Amino acid sequence: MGITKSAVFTDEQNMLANLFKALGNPARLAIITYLIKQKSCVCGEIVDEIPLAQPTISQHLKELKAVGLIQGTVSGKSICYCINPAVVQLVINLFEGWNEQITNKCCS
Amino acid sequence: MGITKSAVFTDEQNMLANLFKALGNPARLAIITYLIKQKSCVCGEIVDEIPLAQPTISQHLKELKAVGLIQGTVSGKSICYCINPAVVQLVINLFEGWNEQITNKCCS
DNA sequence: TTTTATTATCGTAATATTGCAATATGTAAA
DNA sequence: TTTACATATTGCAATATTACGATAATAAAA
Repeated sequence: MGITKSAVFTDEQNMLANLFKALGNPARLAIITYLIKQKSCVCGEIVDEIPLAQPTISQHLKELKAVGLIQGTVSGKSICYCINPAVVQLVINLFEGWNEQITNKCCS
Repeated sequence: MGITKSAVFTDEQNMLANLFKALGNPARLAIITYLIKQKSCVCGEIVDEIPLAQPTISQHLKELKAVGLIQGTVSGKSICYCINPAVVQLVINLFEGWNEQITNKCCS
């Protein structure tokens, strides 16, 4: 169908799925990597860095913003984007939690 | 187009994107959560736990296996699936690395 | 106000994903 | 070997995603 049966899962599962779906694209990972590397807000420089058209980058930024991974603030003519550390911490906590529960007594 | 321009990104970016894409679905997150909760190998019980048809679950398991998130070994009539701790650790390392680089001097 | 620069939105084509019924395959017991 | 159970594969319909050209919106400078 192409449609995910979201109603069947918990809100948390759907939220996390949307977060990982946003990370599940090399262009968006490249954007995030670039934003982190710059250590300060950048804007249209992303379009020069990543070999995709401006509307495509803009759409990816919108999706990253929608799941809270990045924030954008207007700065003159351009817009300043940066990482939201809280979401990065959320993922760390999730995986650390998994890691603690994994006993791995099988499939070895 | 629906097609991701993989050729334009690094192998690592594409690999990580595929990993997160696999996590970017509530059914697959539910499967992983269940496998971790069980603390031991399970098999067709997943089909009883998650309200999706057996072929759908099977397909999701295949995708999780393809990115190395889970392993499956034959155990009599059924198949035993469990989490691959190495991949969980890989994600933790990635995000910890990001976390250390985030200075967050902007967008506040 | 007009121009210029920057980012967002719309519309659309190509492709990918999701889910399931039907069916095939594998595995062990009878 | 036949039967029964467990999982995988195939084929398909519905929907989602990706990318981009054209264009709109926004904001500062001329």
